[in-house]
Amino acid sequence: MSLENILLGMLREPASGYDLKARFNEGPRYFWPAELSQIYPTLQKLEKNGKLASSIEPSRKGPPRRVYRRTPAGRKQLLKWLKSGPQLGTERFAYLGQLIFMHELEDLEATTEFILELRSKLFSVLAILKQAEQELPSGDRNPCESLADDGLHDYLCLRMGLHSLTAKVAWCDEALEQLQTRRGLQVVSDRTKRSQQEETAHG
Amino acid sequence: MSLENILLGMLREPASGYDLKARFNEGPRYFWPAELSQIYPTLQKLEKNGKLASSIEPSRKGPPRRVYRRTPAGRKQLLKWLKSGPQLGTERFAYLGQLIFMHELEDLEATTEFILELRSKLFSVLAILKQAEQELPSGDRNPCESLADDGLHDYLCLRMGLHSLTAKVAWCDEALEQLQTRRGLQVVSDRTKRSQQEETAHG
DNA sequence: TGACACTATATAAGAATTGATATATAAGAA
DNA sequence: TTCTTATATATCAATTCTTATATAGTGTCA
Repeated sequence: MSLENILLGMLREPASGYDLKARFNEGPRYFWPAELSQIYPTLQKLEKNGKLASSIEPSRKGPPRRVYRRTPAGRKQLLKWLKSGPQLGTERFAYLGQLIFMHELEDLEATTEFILELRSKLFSVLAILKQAEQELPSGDRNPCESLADDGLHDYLCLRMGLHSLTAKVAWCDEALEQLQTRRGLQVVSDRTKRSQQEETAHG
Repeated sequence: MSLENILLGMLREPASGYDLKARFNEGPRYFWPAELSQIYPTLQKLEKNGKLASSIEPSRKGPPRRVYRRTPAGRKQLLKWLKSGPQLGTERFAYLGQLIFMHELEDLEATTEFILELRSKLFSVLAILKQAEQELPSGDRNPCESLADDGLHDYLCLRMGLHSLTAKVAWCDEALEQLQTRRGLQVVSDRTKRSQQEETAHG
């Protein structure tokens, strides 16, 4: 359902499936991934249900393009979704599933490497979002300067990403610190055990 | 694939599908949702592939329980997943999809209400996680006191949730402030338009 | 000319997920 | 005794999503 509505939302101006995939990669994929092989059938389904209409247009490059545009029924469905209140519970974080069971490895160094790699990946995305914020016209960042512009909602989503990723990177640093402390203690503890064993052996 | 591995991870001790669903609701569902109707077939599939073995046990209440336990092959699959590096890209946030298209409503008050509701829901989850942190034995929070305990990874996941949700609530507050500013300006702007229209009408 | 990259559409097969429903046992309340 | 609640397993249909594959035109560079 969400993908349907996201596509309806993206079709403020007519576009082909290929266009939509390209635009997906410049934003929406950060909160909802979708492959072409999912986009095409979803567009067809929306057309079948009267939410979209399509027409064939010649292409400068490559085969003819099937261009979709929203119908009034499509816009209506979108507005209904927007008014239905925030949809939570779709969140999935496979990496937290990995982390929570990582005690099975009985090796804090593995956890440390895991979080280092996670931090590096999160930081890359954070850098992309920071760059995107830099590139915004200054008016969009200053609410006093640009008023009824439609960039506000894009900007709010971008800010959410920045808040969220910054917090996650900070968590990585906190976790790495704790791991360092524990690993230090673990080494001490291992030594203690070893010397106890040695003592026992000598005794 | 993730659900398979999460179930394998949860089966450090034998459990039935019903048990697993109950445990899911006390943690894993915050990073991966799953219904019973998905858990049962997944357990069957894992057994078919030799990753789990099951046996029937009488139940105190209700019909007999099918209890699953991990096989060495199951443990092997789990360890492989844990060592495969952090899996990103599974993140889905339907509410950001809603927010980004909300300019279609042409009504900043709708956006404000949306974010107020989102904040309230996020805050509720944050309260649950804070409570969970309070209830931890103090040693788990202090890396100097409890050493090789397996609670560390659970604790790290909990901390991730706390960082992440705190940041999102902060974002809500930032967004609400910006909306307030813009709405103030919008009202002024509407008045200006109106008086300009009036002036035109009078002129 | 031939290889390659890019534009562009599309489907098939299978896996994952949701939502609804069916079945049976037992304990405790009305 | 009957009703409700909780325990417990399971299947089905429908939908969503992933991965792989097929097709074809156009431009570029060697």
